[in-house]
Amino acid sequence: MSKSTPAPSDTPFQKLENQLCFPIYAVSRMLTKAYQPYLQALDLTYPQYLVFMLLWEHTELTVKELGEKLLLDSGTLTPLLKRMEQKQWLSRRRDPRDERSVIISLLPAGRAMQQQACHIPQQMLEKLAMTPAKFEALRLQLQTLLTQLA
Amino acid sequence: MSKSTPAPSDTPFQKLENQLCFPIYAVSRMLTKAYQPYLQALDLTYPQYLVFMLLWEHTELTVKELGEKLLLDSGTLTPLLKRMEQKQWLSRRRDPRDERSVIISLLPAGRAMQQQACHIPQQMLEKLAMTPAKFEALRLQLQTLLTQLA
DNA sequence: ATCTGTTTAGTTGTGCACAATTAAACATTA
DNA sequence: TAATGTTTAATTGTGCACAACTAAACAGAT
Repeated sequence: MSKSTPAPSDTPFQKLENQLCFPIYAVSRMLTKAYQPYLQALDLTYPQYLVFMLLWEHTELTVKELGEKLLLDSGTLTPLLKRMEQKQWLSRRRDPRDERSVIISLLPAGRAMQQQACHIPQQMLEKLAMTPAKFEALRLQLQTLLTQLA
Repeated sequence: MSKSTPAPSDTPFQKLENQLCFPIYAVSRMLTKAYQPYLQALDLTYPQYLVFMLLWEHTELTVKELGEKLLLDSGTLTPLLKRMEQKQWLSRRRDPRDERSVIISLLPAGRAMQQQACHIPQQMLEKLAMTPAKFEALRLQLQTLLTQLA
């Protein structure tokens, strides 16, 4: 029939909008961009904000623990944490009981950041304009997918 | 009551797992990683694969059109497309009728890539192990969210 | 104590992602 | 057509993200 085209570009699978990956990839970047005005006012990047959220909750965490929670490795975290250390937001020191580990601790300037950032989740929620039910449904589906992938 | 702590870290909003953004950010990266074995075999990165999916469908697109479809700007696309040009997958030339635009065209090696990549969506689908219904539901929710954000 | 294997961060190199700026080409209007 | 404004890519600089590798510290076994 046709001149041997085993992969027509209009196969549903092959179209960008029919895939799951592209919407997630795009939404992820757009969401990060939506945080920008709030984070920029605090001189923060989104991954740095994630580190702060964990430190506000736990005060002290090793690089390994941060990596497990954020699904990031030391290749990403080490330079990121060094930048945050330079701004006096946190300290990095070896664990005396296990010199392999590096303990990340919140410093006063980092703790103070919590008050300035505490309204961000609310503001983002408003920006999304989603019903709590839809929000929770989507969150659970992503959680499931993440478990499947991680 | 308490000594003025307006932002307790255990406020539901402030916890990582109660946010929408982190799961999306994490799923996005894990999904890209799940593509890795298939893409690496073709010497492709995920954003390059996205460019290919569009070119397989349209053969020719300007940088502006690619940017609109992928939600990426020239700061990202120009170097990415230059790398793809070096591998002879596509060509970059100014539009003679409007010298501002750059037309990206598929070259033979780029077209040949389609046959090698055409099984990737299927394989990814199997990896996700989702029912078609859940897949479609999640896709639609993300599409809605993307419209809200973009 | 020594050897072996594992764990933990750090380092190096590549490739996005994006804000901000630049410059050329085009469009519009005076 | 000259002046002004807009559009389009490219450039520059910063910060992730990750694969691959290195090196030090620890654990467990002889």
